Amino acid sequence: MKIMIKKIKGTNDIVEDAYIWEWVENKFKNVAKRFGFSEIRTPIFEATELFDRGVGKETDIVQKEMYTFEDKGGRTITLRPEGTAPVMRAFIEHGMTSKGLPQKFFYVGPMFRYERPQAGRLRQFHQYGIELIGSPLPIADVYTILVAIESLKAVGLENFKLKINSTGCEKCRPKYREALREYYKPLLPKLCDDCQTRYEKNVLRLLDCKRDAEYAKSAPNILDYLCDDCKTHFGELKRLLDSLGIEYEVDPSIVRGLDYYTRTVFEIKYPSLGAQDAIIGGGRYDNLVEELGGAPTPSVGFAGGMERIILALKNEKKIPPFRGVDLYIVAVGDEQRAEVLKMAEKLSSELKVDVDLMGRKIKSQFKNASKEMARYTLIVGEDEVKTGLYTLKNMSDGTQTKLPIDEIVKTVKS
RNA sequence: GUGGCUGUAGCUCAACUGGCAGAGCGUCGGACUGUGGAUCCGAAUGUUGCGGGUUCAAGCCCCGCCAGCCACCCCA
Repeated sequence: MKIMIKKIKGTNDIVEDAYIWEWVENKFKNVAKRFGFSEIRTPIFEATELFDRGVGKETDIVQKEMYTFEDKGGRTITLRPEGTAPVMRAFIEHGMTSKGLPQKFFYVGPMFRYERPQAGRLRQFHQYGIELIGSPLPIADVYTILVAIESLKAVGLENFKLKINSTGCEKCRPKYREALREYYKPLLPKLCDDCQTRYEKNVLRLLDCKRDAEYAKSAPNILDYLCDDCKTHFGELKRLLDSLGIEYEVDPSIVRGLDYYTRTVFEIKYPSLGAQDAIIGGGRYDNLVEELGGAPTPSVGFAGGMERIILALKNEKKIPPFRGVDLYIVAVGDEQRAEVLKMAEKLSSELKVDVDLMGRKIKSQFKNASKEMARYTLIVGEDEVKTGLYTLKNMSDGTQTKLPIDEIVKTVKS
C-alpha cells in the first residue's frame, strides 16, 4: 500500500455539503445583485506588499498569519488573507474612479490565514463580501449593513445580533489612544502579558481582552472622544438604522483587527457558535485607497464567513433537504441498456437524469434511485420499447403511469 | 504560537489490572428472475493516525510526530 496523502491541516473537502454551499452562495449573490452590486473576481494571490500596506504591518494577520512564499521569479507572494485589499488594488489598477462613483462589488471565494484550526476557523476558509467604493456618507454604511442583514435573512438565519461602533478618524483617534494609555498606565502591572505588549503596540486592543475585561468596563469610551464630524456621522448612521427598523447594539469594545478601518465598524454575531461567533465583520475604510496609491476614496464594506454561516444554519436546521435527480431511468434487462442511454441523452436536455452504470439488476436500480433521492423513475422494458409508452413512477407516493416520451418531461416538471 | 482532551472498519462506538480486533449503522448480494424506502439471511472491509521504545506479548504503558476538538490569542 502506498503511503496515504492527507489534506493539509486546516483545509476541508466539501462533499456532501456541496449543495448547501451552492445554495448559500447563490442566495448571497442574488441579494448583492438585487442591491446593485456586481461581481468582481480577483486573484487568490497578490504581492505581499499589498497586505503589508493595506491590512497593516502591525496587525496579527500580517505579523503571523500570512501564507507568504517566494515564486520562481523571486517575487514575494501572499495568498490573500482577506478580500478588501485586493478589490481596492483592482479598483485603483483599472482606474475605476473614472467610471463614476460609487462602484459596488461583491465577491465570494477562499481566503488563507495560518492559524490554529478549530471549529469555525480554518486555514483555507471562504468569505463572501461587498465593497461600496466612493461614498463618504453614512447612508453608504447603512446600505452596506442592510445588504449584510438581508443576506442572512435570505438564507433564513434568525438569531444573530448586530453590533456597531465608531473608531473615529485620524483626527480623533490619537486623542483617544492617549486617554486610554493614561487610563491603563497605573494598571499596567496588573495586566496580562498580552496586554503588556498591546499597550505598546495597539492600545485599542486592550479593550477586547477577555482576561482584563474588568478594566475595560470603566475605560474611557471612544464615543466620548469623537470629533464633531465623526460624531455627526455616527449619529446619522444610528438614525438611518432606526428608520429602517434595524436592531443594533452600540458596543464600544469592538475594535476590528484590521488597521484600515475608520469611523464605522460593525460585527454580526451568532452567539451559539462558541468562541468563533462572528459571522460577519465590516466597516468603513476611508484611507485605504490612498494608502494603496489611489486618490482619496472613502469606502465601506463587509465580509461574511461561509463556514460559520453554514454552521449557524445547521444549528437552526434551516438547510433545505438534498434534491436528487428528476428522473432515474431503469433498464429492465440488459437488452434495454442502449435504449436507456438514448432516453438519457434526449431527456437530459430538459431534466436532471441518471442511469445505472454498474450493471445492476432492476431491483438494485430502484434501490439506487431511491438512495440518490430521484424524484421519479422511468422504467424501460420490452413492452415499453415496443409500444412507445414508458412507465413513469413517482418515487414519493409509488404511483405509476404509462406515458409517451414527450409527456414525460411535462409530468416530471409539473 | 500556548495549554487541555481525543485518535480502533466508510460512520458511531466496544475490547477487564497489557493476552486471538468486535458490534450497530452503512455498502454489496440474496430471499423477491419487471419495482425502492419495511423485514429476514449472507458477504466484503482494519498495517487500531504515523514512527520509535518497554514487554514473552501493546489498541491499551512510555517518547516523538501528525491530525481533530476545546480554550487562549485573533478573527470570518
